[in-house]
Amino acid sequence: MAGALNTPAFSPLYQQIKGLILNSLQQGEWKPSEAIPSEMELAVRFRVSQGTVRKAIDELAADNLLVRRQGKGTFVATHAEQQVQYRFLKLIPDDGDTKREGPAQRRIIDCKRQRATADVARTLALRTGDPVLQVQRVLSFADTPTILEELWLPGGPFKGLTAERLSDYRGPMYALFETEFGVRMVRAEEKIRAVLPDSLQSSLLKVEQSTPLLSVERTAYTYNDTPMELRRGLYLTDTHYYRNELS
Amino acid sequence: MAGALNTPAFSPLYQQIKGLILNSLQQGEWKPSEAIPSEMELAVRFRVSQGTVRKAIDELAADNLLVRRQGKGTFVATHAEQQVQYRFLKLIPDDGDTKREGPAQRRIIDCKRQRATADVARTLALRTGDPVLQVQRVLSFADTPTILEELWLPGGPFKGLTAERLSDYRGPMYALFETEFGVRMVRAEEKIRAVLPDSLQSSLLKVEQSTPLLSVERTAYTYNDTPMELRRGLYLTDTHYYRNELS
DNA sequence: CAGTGGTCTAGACCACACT
DNA sequence: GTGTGGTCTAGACCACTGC
Repeated sequence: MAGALNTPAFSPLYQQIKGLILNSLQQGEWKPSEAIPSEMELAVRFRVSQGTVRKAIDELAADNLLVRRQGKGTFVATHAEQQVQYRFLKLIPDDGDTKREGPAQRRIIDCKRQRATADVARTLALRTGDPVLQVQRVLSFADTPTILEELWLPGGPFKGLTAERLSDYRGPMYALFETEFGVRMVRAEEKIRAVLPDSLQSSLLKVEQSTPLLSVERTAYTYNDTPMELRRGLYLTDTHYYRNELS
Repeated sequence: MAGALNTPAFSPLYQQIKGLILNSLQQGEWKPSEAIPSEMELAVRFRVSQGTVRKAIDELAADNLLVRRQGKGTFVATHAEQQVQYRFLKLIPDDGDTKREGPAQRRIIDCKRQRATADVARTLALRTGDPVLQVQRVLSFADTPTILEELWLPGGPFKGLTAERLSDYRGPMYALFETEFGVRMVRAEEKIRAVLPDSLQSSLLKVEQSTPLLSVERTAYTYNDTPMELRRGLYLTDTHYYRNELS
C-alpha cells in the first residue's frame, strides 16, 4: 500500500480518496454527464488499490453525485439528461399516474434583481442587501394551477439569468442551472407546514382564501453544503399529495 | 469458494446471504437488541468468505435492520433502547430544540376493536370486515395539543392490546409493539396534504375550524413489506414544522 | 489478552457494452 | 476482443471493547 497523501488527522484512506474526487468534481475537472476515469486509472493516480477507490466511489454514488453504469464507466450525475422531470418535487397525483397528467405548464410571473432581506440572506449564506434574483412562477397540471412558488438565487453565480432564459428553456430548471451557470444542486432540506393563502396568493392559484395549502420551504445546496437556492412553494393538495418514504 | 445454496435464479452471493439473514430475522432467530453471530461465524455457516457476509450485513445495516458496533458485534436494531423518542415522526419545534420541549404528553382517547372498512382493509392487506384495532390519541407539547392521530392495527398480530397497556407503557409505541407483540416496523410511507379539521377534530386539538393542519397518512411495514399499521395524523404546524431531507 | 468489526490489498473471474 | 464496473476470495493489519 502507500499513503496517498499526508495524513494530518487520521481518517480511512477511502475517505481521503472520496474527498479528492469531490474536489475534482467541485473544480469542474469532470463535468456533469461526463465519465470520470476508470477505477484502475484512479487507483494508479492516487496510489491505492482498486478496492479502495471502489469504496470511495460507492459512497459518492450513494449520495447521487456519481452514477455507475456497468460495462461503460462511472459518470458525473446530471439533471440534464434525466427521465424524471423533477429532482426534488415529491407531489404526486392522487391516481399515481404522472404520465397521464403529463408535464406541468409553467408560467413565470416575475423575475427581478433584488437586495437580500435578512432571512433570505441568512439561508443563502449572504449578507443582508447582497444582490439576489427573485423568481415567482405558477405550475399547472391539466390547466389547474397547483403550485405557486417564489425562489431566491444568489446574484453572483446566477448573473445573466432573465425571465426569457427561464421561460424559453425546455426541461427542468435545475438542468438550466447546471448547463448555463455551472451550479449543480446536490441535496435539499424542506420545512413543511399547512397554511392559508393571502389574497394575492389565492388569486394566483385561483382558489378560495379558505383553501388550506401545503407550505414547502426548500433550501437547496450544491457541493460543500453551500446553499444556492431558497424556494418557498404553496402546493394545492386537492388532487395531489406530497409523498415521503421513511426508513 | 462454494455455492452457499442452490441457485435457481441468478443473483449475487451476498444478496442470497442477505436473504438468509433476513429470514433468520423474520423467524426471530435473533431478537431485537441481541447480537447476531460474528462475521466469521456466519461466513463458516454459509460457506462463503467473510467479505461476502460483510457486504450482506452492510446492506442490512444501511436499511436500519442491523446495527454495527466496532469491537462488540452486530446487533438487531430495536426501538426499545433508543435515544430518539420517535422513529418516524419528523415534526420539529421551530427553534429546533427538542430537548427543551421534552417528551410529548400522550392521551389515549379511544382504543377499540372494529371491523376493517374497505380502505383500511386495502392498505393493511386484510379483507373488509376483518378484525382491526382502532386507537385514537392526542399528543401535546408544552401542554399544547399538537397531534391528533388515529391508527389501525391488524387484529391478529396485536391480539391483547388494550387502552391500559398503551397508556401504562413508558417509551415509544413502536417499542411496545416490538417487545409485547414481536412486531418490528421497518419502513413507512407517508402521504401529506393540507386540510381543515372537522368540528370534532378541531375541539380535540383545541383550535378553530379555520386552522389549516397537516394531514399525514402513514402506512408502516414490517419485514417483507407486510403492512402492519395505518396511521392518520393531523399536525398543528404553528410552532412546529415537518422536516424532510432530500438527496 | 482475545474477539469483534473496519480497512486495505492483490488477484481471479463474471457480466455487460462497444466495436 | 478489450475495457468497464461487479463479485468473491484470502489474508494482513488496524481500532475498539471488554476480560
